[in-house]
Amino acid sequence: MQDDDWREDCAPRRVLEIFATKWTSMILHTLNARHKGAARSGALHRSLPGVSKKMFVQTLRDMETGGLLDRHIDSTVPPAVTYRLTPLGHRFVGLVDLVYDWGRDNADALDALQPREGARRTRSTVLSQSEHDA
Amino acid sequence: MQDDDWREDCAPRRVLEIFATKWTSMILHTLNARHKGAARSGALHRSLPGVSKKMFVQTLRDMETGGLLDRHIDSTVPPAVTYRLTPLGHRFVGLVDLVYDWGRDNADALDALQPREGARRTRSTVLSQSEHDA
DNA sequence: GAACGTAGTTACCTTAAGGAGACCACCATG
DNA sequence: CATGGTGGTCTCCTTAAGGTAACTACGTTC
Repeated sequence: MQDDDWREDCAPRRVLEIFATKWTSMILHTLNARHKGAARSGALHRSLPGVSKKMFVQTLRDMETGGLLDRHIDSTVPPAVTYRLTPLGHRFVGLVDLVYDWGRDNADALDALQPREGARRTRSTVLSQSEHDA
Repeated sequence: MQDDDWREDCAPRRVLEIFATKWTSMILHTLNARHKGAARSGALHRSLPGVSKKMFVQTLRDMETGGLLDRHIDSTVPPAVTYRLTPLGHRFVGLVDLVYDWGRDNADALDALQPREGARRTRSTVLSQSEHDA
């Protein structure tokens, strides 16, 4: 392996972009695993606990722009919007499943991993953590 | 698949934490692939183009806390510090290699992926275009 | 004694990611 | 007419991630 393999824009580094946005991989996975590749907006949203409306829509837009999803509007009376995976989206589902399956098979490793110092203050611990040296 | 599989702290979601910090996976991979699992601070740093000193050290600290790395200080004349993968670290190298190998094998999919609207001016984009026409 | 290399620490700053919550337009139902 | 469901948009806000650059301290070499 050469230095060149690790210049800024090599393929390995770019893979990380899929995981850089919090919900992208989960949308890919859920759309594929629970909705057979296509789902209406509301149904998809409800199957992703924790995502805010804003981030949900924003992530879908980014994924559509990226070519991972198609957005179909049945412009009927209450406009029904359906999202479906593109072929490119399906490619990336393969990657996501790889990673998620690893997580399932290695849950013990994930349990063994201690959280980072800075990552445990979930806004509730922030308030009680204000007393270091004065 | 049930809703319960997607509650906040399921294994699949936690895997993402490894990729949440920009340099963690690269350090794991590089340490394993280019340094046989152990390297001195400076050598490791030099094999990771783009990382700032601060983030390099900070990420190493977090990884040490997480149990992915050991830090050995040969307190000799100029203190030589060596980082080596722990068994847990080796586990995660497996995951990282999985992802990076996918990236290598699917570079065309990565090329086909259009960047997000908001992600136009990331560092890699800036660098790869820093010598634009102007 | 100035510069260099090792291995950091610290302060300061910018940006982007993410979340909260209000609002819009449409229609149906009670 | 108020409520609820669809599928959004908008603005405001907080936090964390990451980067820059300066500084430490030690020892060697020019």
